[in-house]
Amino acid sequence: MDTTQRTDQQKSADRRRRELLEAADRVVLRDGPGASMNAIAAEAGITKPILYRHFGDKGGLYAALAKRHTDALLEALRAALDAPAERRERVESTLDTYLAAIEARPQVYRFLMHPAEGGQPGDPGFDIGKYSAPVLRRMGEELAEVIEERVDLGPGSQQLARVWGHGIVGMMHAAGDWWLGERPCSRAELVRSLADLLWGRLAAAGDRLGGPGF
Amino acid sequence: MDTTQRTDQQKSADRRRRELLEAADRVVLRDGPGASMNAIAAEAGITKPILYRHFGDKGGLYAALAKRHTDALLEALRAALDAPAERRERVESTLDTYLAAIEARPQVYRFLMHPAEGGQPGDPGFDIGKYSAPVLRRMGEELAEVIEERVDLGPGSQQLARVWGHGIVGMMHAAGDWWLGERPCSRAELVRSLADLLWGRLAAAGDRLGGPGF
DNA sequence: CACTCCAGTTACCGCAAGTAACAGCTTAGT
DNA sequence: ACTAAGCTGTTACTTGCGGTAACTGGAGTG
Repeated sequence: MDTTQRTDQQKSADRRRRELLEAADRVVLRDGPGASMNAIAAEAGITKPILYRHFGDKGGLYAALAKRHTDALLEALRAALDAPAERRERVESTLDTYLAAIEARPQVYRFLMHPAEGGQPGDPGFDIGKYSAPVLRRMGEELAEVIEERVDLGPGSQQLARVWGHGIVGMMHAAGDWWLGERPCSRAELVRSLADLLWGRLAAAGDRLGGPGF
Repeated sequence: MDTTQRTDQQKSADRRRRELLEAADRVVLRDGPGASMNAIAAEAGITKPILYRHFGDKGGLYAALAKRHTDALLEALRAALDAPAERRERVESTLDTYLAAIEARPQVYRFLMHPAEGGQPGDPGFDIGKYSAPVLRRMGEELAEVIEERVDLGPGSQQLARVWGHGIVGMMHAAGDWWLGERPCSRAELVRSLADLLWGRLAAAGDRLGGPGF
């Protein structure tokens, strides 16, 4: 009997939730993850308890915020990963998609991966790591699935694929993080260098004069 | 004239500082990184302001704490990296050293890399990421130096070495983190899988039935 | 004895997370 | 039309932590 009513309410609540998330997004991207609940509420034009009614606690809000962004990123990565092309091309395209994403919106990236870095010194910050770690884990698992599904690795392939999935994601993440901070080269060069690494150039390279190399 | 006196005082202060760090270590390893300054002071048998006199603020304390552990780890890694052996053996030995370290003291590892994960839900936590990121950066830079120094990479070798340094460290870190959480295989297997990845097995493997692989 | 350091303490401030209790508006039921 | 829910929203509070100011007691020095 009250289904339509409840649906209306739910719709309204969902809209409100989205508005709140957008406001939170603005504040967090401006003030860094140290943004207070008060500030976020003010930006949204309301007060704290409403935020708590919608998201439970600060962790809930940040989780919802993180989910918005990570879902978008994962979608883009899946597309690059599923494109019809040679393996090397795909690897490069996936790397490039990730790097392009973090390059395009470094604020979002820093929010997701590097918690309190925009705040005042002494800012206690808030552990966003709890929400970024799952992102990397999900990326690792998804990549593992793709590898296991498409690459012939012989016996023990599933375990090997998972190790590689997480390892490659970690490589991409760390290199991207460093690159974003120092910008020592173009994106294309970085992509190429990483792909070369995955393609065994480290093993193939010769030693430098004297003694065995790394 | 007061050099000896100042030396005495300094020695005493240093000893005290070490005692405080050890107490802090105990508390942090027991209560997680959410440990309060009060708790740490209590464990050390003194009160807050003394901690602040020695370390400035909580960040200073945590930085000092992190430095203790990371210096030890970097020392061990350098040893593995500089050992006289074939390249593959060295890579495996370095990976194994890192993994053995995080396996032996997961509490320390979690403190360094995964801030608030041992605290109560709702614990605001404290951003230790500020101290763990530099660790990974340092590891990346040192590895880059070793690579650039010993491997012949042709033109652009310096940049390539840096990319690889950070990338490899990230791979090791992410894979180790995942492995430590799920323990899906033995340490030796993990080392072997990662080394295989670096040795280009991904590029060498054939496609699975139908379509180009990842 | 007076003077100065210095470790240490208590008692406080400011601020942010989270909550309780209250106020108004819309809607439904009779 | 009147009341009873059930929203959304508010103010005002509690709790707990980081950080600091100001005081206290003892050890060495002229």
